Amino acid sequence: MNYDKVTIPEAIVMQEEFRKQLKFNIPDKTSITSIAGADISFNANSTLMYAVIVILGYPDLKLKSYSLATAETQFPYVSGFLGFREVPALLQAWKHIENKPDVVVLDGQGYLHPRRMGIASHFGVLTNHPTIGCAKSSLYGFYEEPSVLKFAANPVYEKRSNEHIGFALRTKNNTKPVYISPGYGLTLKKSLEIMKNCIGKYRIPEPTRIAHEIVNEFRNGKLKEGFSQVNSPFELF
DNA sequence: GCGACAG
DNA sequence: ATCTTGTCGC
Repeated sequence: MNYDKVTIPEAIVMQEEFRKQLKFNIPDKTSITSIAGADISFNANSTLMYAVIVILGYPDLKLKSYSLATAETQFPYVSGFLGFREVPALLQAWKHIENKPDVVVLDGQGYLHPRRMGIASHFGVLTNHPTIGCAKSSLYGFYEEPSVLKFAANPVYEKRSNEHIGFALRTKNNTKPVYISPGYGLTLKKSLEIMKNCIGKYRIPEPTRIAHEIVNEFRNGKLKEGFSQVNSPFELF
């Protein structure tokens, strides 16, 4: 499955249709014990996308397993339509995971999007699974700069409606903030709370940071396609 | 018309 | 996103 023959006008119609399927709470999921990070990598000028979904324990953030897959895409990168380019490959990695993680963190926006359909929401609607968008740069909305201290956060609003659509979160002292918003199945508040628990020593939260690290090893031929369990010799029992 | 513009 | 060295600041 891919969106190769979809035009931008058609993609807009699809996003508006997906938007009607958004949900913001999964009543049966109270406690989170696992969280995933999803990411894409590719060689410049290539249509082959390398996808990874890493699964970490929560809130210990230790790598437990990961799924690797590839997929071809002709859909170009167009700001506002990232899901049409990257979601197909991620779904390939997703289907090889038997025990789905409680939440999936995507590298990009979620609800914090002009049509409320960033890649995290797109992936969430298609999988009917809780997701969070965590972007490294701003795409939409306005906000007041959070204090320079780690954990400082301010809401991001849509200019014309003043709707609260996400958060700018400082994940490390004196570094640029990251942009958090629910993708699917979670509230704005819960999404921020979860992401604050995913912050390690770096600006990029652990799920995305580790996913990026692993998908690049995959692209460089150091890791093989498929699902892998991470063996922790010091945690065997 | 002009500037902005996830990865 | 990817390529790619040094360099400024906490």
